[in-house]
Amino acid sequence: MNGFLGTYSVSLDDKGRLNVPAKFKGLLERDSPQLVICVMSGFLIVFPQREWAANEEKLYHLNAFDKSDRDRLREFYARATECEMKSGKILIPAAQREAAGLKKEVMIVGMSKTFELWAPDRLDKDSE
Amino acid sequence: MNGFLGTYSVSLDDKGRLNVPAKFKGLLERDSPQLVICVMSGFLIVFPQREWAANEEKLYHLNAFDKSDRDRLREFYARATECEMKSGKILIPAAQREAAGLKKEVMIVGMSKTFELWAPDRLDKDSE
DNA sequence: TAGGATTGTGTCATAAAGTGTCTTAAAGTG
DNA sequence: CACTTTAAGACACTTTATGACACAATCCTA
Repeated sequence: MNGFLGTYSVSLDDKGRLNVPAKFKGLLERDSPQLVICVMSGFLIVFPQREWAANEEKLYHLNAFDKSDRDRLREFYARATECEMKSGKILIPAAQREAAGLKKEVMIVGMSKTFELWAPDRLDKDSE
Repeated sequence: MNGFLGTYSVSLDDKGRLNVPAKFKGLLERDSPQLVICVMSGFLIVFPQREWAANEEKLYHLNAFDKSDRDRLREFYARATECEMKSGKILIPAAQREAAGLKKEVMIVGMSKTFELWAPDRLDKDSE
């Protein structure tokens, strides 16, 4: 498998759960249903557990004593939440939904090791 | 074999599956039925798995935490979808069909390592 | 702390999308 | 021309996405 690829439109259910597309589901099940969701500027990044750990290590080594980098790291951590895929769905916490402007329809964009969640209008704007 | 050569007209079935011409079928079977279909401006490129991986390698130097690099990565990954040749057919996802304006008849154009899918009218226009 | 509201979780019904296989007709081959 | 291969359509079957609902857990307030 090539990692997370492609763009999908899926809908959140009444409780704000994201239905994971079958192709991604397979990857997450093989790897682990444990995830970290991180708020970025206007969208969310979903890291499978392992990928998160790998990134964390990289960042930590690089910047431990530099103040501004440390600030960036803190910001990064502060915006992250641990989640899990349950019954093939991921509950996106209300605060993250809010931050990314997610309503009913959500665009999922594969980024190989991770994937992103976008409100449709923001993604359109971004790709103009 | 010399890779994918020539132009073929084939038709999509009721579910949007492309019947792979016999000459291409052989190549894909020997290599791998795993494919990546990538949306370009008005048409699709089909990469056999190995070819895709080679292209992906060119992006390894990009930093996923840098905004402009990330935008480039997104551009690349968001357009792609993993597919497979099954029973000699390739299902072209609805979104990709849409993007390339594919109706019933599709032109397949060999490009050696990859091949392209075009709506007949667009290919005509392009070659004027 | 009891009760009610809110949020989170599992499961199912249904409709839509994807898949395997067969038949028939057409095209290619010697 | 006889035979083989290929393309197209048809159809049954499987899988997937979605909305709905029941219930569990949590939080808040009286």
